[in-house]
Amino acid sequence: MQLSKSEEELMNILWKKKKAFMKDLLDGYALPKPATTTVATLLKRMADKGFVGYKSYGRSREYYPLVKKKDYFSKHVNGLIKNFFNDSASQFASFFTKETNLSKEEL
Amino acid sequence: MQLSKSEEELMNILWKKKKAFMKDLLDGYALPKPATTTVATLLKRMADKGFVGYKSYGRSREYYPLVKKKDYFSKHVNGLIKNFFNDSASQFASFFTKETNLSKEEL
DNA sequence: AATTATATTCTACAGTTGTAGAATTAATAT
DNA sequence: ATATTAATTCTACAACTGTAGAATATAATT
Repeated sequence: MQLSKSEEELMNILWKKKKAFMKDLLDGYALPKPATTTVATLLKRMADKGFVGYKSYGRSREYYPLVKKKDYFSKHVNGLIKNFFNDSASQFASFFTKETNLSKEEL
Repeated sequence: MQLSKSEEELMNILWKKKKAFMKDLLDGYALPKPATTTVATLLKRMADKGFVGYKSYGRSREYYPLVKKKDYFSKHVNGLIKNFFNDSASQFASFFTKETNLSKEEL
């Protein structure tokens, strides 16, 4: 099962920090920060989906990603390519270079 | 508001056909095809979201996209880049060339 | 005209998502 | 010890999704 938008957002914070307590995750959010309980709910769902794990320290937990950003992202892009470009990566690439302000040289 | 996964799938069929009646859209699906009512529901939701329009011919309709695939997709990729690569397109590009089996020459 | 194939609208329902209050518990500061 | 801060669990609820049956209406066919 996939992560939802807001779960992805949180995942990103976690990827940046590598591992983090609730507090650290909240720090990672821009204002206005979500309620602690909101983040807790997301974390629980993400753990259920197998995307995050944690080590308990007494009453609180240190969370960490169970999937690498690279892997998660690859699947993502592949889905995108499959969906929009008949599964042709080069078709996607040509679209991409055309559409972004990024020239081939910059690669 | 964004399209959901299955709405995107249908949108893709519509983009390919440029314009289509219900029948044509169903044809566009691989087996097992969804129920007609399912597609009808999706179309209604997509119309509500402003992604498809239609011309009525008597009792049935010819549907057509209200957004260009290019535009829709750009927003998509930009969101992706923003979310995963600190808004850096080149970071994304380097990742992309590394991760796909696509060399720079192929661009 | 009667039958059949199609499309549309309405209704439905379970699962997912975004968001967070209430209650509880543990850690920390005074 | 007591009050405060922080984290977790439970509960909740509305919106969005995936999926489609029932009812209905129209068009095409026999």
